Amino acid sequence: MMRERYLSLLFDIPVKQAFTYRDCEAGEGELGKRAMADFGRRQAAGFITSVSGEAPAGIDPAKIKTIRRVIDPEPLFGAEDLALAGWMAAYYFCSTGEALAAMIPSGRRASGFASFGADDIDDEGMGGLPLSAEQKAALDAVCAASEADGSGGARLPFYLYGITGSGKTEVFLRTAEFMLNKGKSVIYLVPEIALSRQTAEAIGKRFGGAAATLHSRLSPSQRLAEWVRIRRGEAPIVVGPRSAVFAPVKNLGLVIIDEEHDGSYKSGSSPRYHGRQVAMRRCAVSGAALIMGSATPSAEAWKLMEEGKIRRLCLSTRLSGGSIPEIKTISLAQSPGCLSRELKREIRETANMGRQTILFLNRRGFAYFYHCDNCGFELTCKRCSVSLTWHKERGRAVCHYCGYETSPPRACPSCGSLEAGFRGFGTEMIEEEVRRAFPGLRLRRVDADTAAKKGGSLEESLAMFRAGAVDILLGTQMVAKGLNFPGVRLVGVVLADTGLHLPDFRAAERTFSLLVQVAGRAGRYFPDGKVLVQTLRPQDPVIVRACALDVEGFFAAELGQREQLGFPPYSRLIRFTLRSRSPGRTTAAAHRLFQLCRAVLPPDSGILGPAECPIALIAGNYRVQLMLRGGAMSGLHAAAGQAIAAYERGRDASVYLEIDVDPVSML
DNA sequence: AGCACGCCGACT
DNA sequence: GTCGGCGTGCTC
Repeated sequence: MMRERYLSLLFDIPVKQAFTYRDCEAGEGELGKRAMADFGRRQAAGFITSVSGEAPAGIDPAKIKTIRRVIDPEPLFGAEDLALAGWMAAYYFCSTGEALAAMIPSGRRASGFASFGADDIDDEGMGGLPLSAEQKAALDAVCAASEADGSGGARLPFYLYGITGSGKTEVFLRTAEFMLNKGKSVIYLVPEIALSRQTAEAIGKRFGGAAATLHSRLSPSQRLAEWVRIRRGEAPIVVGPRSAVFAPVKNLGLVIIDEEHDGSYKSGSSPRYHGRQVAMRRCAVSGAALIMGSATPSAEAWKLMEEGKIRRLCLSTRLSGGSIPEIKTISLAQSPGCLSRELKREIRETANMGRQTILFLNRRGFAYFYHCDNCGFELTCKRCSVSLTWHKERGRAVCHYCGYETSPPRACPSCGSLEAGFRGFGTEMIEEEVRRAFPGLRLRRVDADTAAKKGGSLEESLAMFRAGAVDILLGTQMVAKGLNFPGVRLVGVVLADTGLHLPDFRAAERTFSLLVQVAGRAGRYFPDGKVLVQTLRPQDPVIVRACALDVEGFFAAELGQREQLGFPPYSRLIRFTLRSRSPGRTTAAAHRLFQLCRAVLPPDSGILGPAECPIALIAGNYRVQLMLRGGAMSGLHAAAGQAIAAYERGRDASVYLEIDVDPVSML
């Protein structure tokens, strides 16, 4: 005679409660697996989080359905993972089911094996070379620290701060090796794009089958296969992007975060978790060590290093025969078009030498910003210091943080010159101009648009460029990050300023780090690398410091300003985005949420907005944002939780609310 | 999040 | 007179 058994299922929906199902055959072994169940009028996979002999009180037993089937032959998550999902749900204001869905691959059944073609030669994983003194010191510091306390107590994270090409990867790999030899597991996080090849391959080569690679080309079921392999303990080292931070390794000893500053560690959709934040949580819970690294740390990390809350390990010399390239700024102020004579000359010369050019276009979304050609004045908000965005149709200049707006000046407010106004470049315009100027050269454009065209277009362009079948590679961030092309002589930044004018307080930080990273693309193998940076403001301190690779100077100035304006890392933020088809309803909801927030906000905090989102209308949806800002996350978070609960109680269901804790991009 | 039910505008 | 818009509510 069969006993009735009841399963608690969590679904990937923004609903916090668990749903109870019957399954007469279920035992404890079903915990951590997924089950297919009738849910409403459809079928859905749910995560089994408890198995019991009693139906929970408070549900009409007649409503309880029986599950269709258990999907997985073995569990995908355990108590620790569930605890992490619970933490995520609380911290990022999502349901535990959504958190689990973000953590666990969605494949229906595990299949295939992850493999990497060895068609690329990697540069930084030069395993044979002896370590430099600095590399050795860094490695020793990390190893010593993890020998010192096996207690699992809180220990400080490490930061490998070193210029591009200084051999960070090798230190990471040796640290990983050390941990593996101690019988511990390692998670190695890399940014989304870089992952496609280099680091993953270096690790695959070094660690062979012991490494699991969760790269972006895997199908969901291949991902699931890797996941199961990791969970069984067959792959003690895991490489992957953001989501690899959830890898179910046994006995976690170390998490490595390569290119820590990279924005792709922050999830762009709900739950909007930050890989670094989750890594810190996992390390704190498990007692594992954490080591991050970059040539251009994030402002958050830099501040923590200055305060001694992260231990900084410096790598200051370039290995492998390359040298720091010559970096030159070119003023575009009185240049017609977007290619200066000097840049054109260098492109031609580079082509004549049979070498290649990368043209970098730091351009996203926003094309317009106010600039005075005479004195260099820029139009920014007095309270937020972000660029005001021009609303052409409305004839207003608007701050998207606090809502401040003004009419666009007729003449420069600073010097009165009439040579001022809203400026901007378009991507296509630049491509056109390059083609017109160099009809004989083979150009390939690589950006979000061209990459979206059937998978492989990006890889194809990069492969062609690497093979020398393309002379000029024109692109956005994609060409700036992590990629190394030995044939490149010239790197041209078409317009360094564009990123500076995004309505985002991190605009300077991102522009700076991008420029430094771009500069790092040239001269890695040859001493004749050249970087030309075109700009409307050759004196802008951000651009000057980027071209001088002056990270310390940049952060001294930038952190001073952040502190003064009360932005992170001197404060914490929670952003609410409301959207609906109706501007009136959206605005009304935003105001209601604003009032609710104001009623519960702790004294050391405030509210920015409500203000129209930088892109106010997306796909017919009108968007308004509201930001809570406070000195400490704890109080701010609690207040947000109260306000959200009150808001949900009487909400206008046609308005969607999205919550972003520690937002990184404000667009 | 889906998905269906349900109540108001332009069409065979 | 219906088809179909999307606002509203529920899912064990």
